[in-house]
Amino acid sequence: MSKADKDHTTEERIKEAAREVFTEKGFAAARTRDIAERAGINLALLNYYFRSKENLFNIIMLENLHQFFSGLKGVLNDETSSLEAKIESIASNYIDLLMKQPNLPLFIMMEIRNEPQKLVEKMGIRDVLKNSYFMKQFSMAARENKPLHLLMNLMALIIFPFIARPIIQNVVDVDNTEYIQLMQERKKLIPRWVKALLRNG
Amino acid sequence: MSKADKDHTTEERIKEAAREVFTEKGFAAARTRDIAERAGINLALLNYYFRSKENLFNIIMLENLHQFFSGLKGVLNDETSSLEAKIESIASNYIDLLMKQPNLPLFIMMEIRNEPQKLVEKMGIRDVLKNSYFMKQFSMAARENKPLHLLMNLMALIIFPFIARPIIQNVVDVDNTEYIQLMQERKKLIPRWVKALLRNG
DNA sequence: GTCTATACAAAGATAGAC
DNA sequence: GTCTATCTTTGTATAGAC
Repeated sequence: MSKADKDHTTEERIKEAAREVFTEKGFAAARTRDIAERAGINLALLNYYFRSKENLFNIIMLENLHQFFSGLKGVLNDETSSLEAKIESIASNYIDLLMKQPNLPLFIMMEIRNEPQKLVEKMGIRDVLKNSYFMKQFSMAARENKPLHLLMNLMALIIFPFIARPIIQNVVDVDNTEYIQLMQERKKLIPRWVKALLRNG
Repeated sequence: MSKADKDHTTEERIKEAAREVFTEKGFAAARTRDIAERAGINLALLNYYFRSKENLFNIIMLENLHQFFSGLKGVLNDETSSLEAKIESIASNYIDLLMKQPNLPLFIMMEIRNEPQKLVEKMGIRDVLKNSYFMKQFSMAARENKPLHLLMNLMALIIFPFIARPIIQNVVDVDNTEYIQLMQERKKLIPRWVKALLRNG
């Protein structure tokens, strides 16, 4: 089966619909009937392909996590690029990803509470990050600071504006196009900020 | 009725239980039966005091938002304190609050998507922030940078580690007491970091 | 104000025909 | 593989006794 065909199988259509509904509503509020309807199929068919709502959810969740973290591996272990280049790349790639799927992080963080380590472990991020060339570079640059703090800061600067977007847009006056513009600016700004943070104790 | 008494009325006990269950599970996954049980009362009683699950939820939600933002007002409009002092105060107070209620922000952000402006407007944060003395000081210090970016950064540095805690703790090895320790450190660190960010373009 | 019992609605899952 | 019809479970809300 060709790639184009594969994208339009019933199974794929259901998964696509499920991804949308789950990320919009969260696991509990998502209804299998809605997923079926959006996929243009019958409810019974959903249970034919995926045995249960929970099973379907886990599959979607794993794919999301994979999408969210897999891009990292390549960057983290590139021994030729500088730390600055890596940070630029990470910021840029994540912001692009989050522009396409703005509520992915909120969704992941929300649902991950229910099954603590389970999902995270499956991804193997733990080891990838720990042994990465990036962490060596980063820890070196952090000097007397704890690298963990600065790692948190990096992720915070990238991800938080997307998580808090609904609130921010209501507290200050920025329409959608302006907000996108702001996020684009941050691709360039974040590396500079992180540099400043690394210099300062 | 005394304050101590009031805290133990059935109504208060239900609200307390509801706050816990809602923040743990979100609106959709929270079950009224669980709330009733945790409050040590009958399910019917919950509907006697609060007409519906949704009504109860809105009450809790407003109280949460109030708690989250009301402390700000005083700090923001203090014309005697320096910008640094304000930032220190904000960081310290928020971190203290979040240590007590770690999943409050995730809960707020998650549920706020369902009723965009409605809740935010009721709080009146918009005007408080916009006209605050803090924003004058902050914009001044930001110089050529957009204050909005730096405001995002400030909130990101404070809040994000609490939102992402479940993931972070699984990716790197830190137990609960260590994590609390880290958050305590950030009370002192964040003001320094923000200072560095303000200096750098 | 508080509880028991129950009606009512919604949602997940399955059986069986095609 | 796909659909219709239906079962079962679970959650919300109410009626009525004490």
